[in-house]
Amino acid sequence: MTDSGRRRGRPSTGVREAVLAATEEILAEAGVARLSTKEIARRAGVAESSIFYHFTDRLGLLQAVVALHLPRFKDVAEGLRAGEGELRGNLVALVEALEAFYTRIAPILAAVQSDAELRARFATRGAGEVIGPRRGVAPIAAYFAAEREAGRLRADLDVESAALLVMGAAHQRAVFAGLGGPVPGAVGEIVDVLIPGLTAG
Amino acid sequence: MTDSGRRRGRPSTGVREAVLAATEEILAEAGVARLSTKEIARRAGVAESSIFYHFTDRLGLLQAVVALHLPRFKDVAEGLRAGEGELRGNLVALVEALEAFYTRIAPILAAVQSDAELRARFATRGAGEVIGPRRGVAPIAAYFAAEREAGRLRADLDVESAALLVMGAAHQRAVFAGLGGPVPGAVGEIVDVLIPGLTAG
DNA sequence: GTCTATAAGTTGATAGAC
DNA sequence: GTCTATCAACTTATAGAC
Repeated sequence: MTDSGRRRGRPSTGVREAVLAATEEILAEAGVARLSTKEIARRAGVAESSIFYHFTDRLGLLQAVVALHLPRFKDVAEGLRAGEGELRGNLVALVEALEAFYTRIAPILAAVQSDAELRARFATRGAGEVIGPRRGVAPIAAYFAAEREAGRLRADLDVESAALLVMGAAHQRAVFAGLGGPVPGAVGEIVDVLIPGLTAG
Repeated sequence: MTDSGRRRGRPSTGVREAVLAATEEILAEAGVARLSTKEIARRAGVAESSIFYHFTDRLGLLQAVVALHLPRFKDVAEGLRAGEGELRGNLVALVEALEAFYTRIAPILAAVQSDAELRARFATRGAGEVIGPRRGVAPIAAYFAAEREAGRLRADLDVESAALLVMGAAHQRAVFAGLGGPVPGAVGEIVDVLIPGLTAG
């Protein structure tokens, strides 16, 4: 407000960021079960107590990591242009983008699901809201609604069911890919099975 | 071999079973993060060391719990009669059975995904094989193949894609239900969106 | 804001009696 | 097979110097 170059709040030495990065690293490599504040501090090259200074406690840190990633879900749907391009191409791109998203947040999702208390912290705001039933389906359903409005999908299509099918397929592919081995069914073939139900009267 | 009433191996005092039951209980209630051998022993009413006698180590116990549940996936597909009944009814029943299955094993799946070492133990045999890409899709794909053979699905249907879509929808519903709040899209509506792509030429 | 030092409690696992 | 007793290592978290 007063000085122009004056920074608001945290001068930021990068400790907070280093801790978050180290946490994501461990989460992806070893899983929540192996996530300890000691190991995080070691990897981040900071003091263990700094973690508690910035995030209050272990679950606070986990919350921060989740909060960091979930907004990116919105980006997936925002990249879509309903009514433009080829419908099939749009759907393939959507499934692929969703699959990539699910792959990236898989370790974080596992972390949330592995602790009931952490899950409870997100009951009101957080994962439950963003990738959960309500807001999670909404952006994808909105895309389908827009395509429907553009006359490219059947007028009586239940857009939430369509969204759930697409998200489910992408999630399932991400899970399978994570378990190793080839994922059954190419994205194009999945979309081809889906399209008649979206377009036909 | 010699005596008729002679039991083979473990006389079984029920400790093993009590430990497994207690483990599943904690897994469902609190998640893997809160699963300790101490708490298991307390709930099961047995000595902590008995756990190690029966399961070697903590991961061995987790392995046993997973092994206990995964075979039940086969039951889901076996309940289906291809070519019989109404196709739509069969599909609704399939999605519902799959959703119930995913709901039941959700805490166990989370446990597997939360520890890279545990996941590695199942790389060859275990979760990866049974609910993973290969064998996981197979029973469902086999059902679709049978319906296709019965002439109730289009001849060129990619049964693996169809299986992945159905499993994905069921899994997604289970995940959403677990996060709380109403699940978008009724099973019937989802199946209705799916059917044209399965039957139409 | 970041550190060092420290503490109280819990962890998975073993040894050995019965 | 099941127990009691025990362990060292590790866990999250706090206090206080800089």
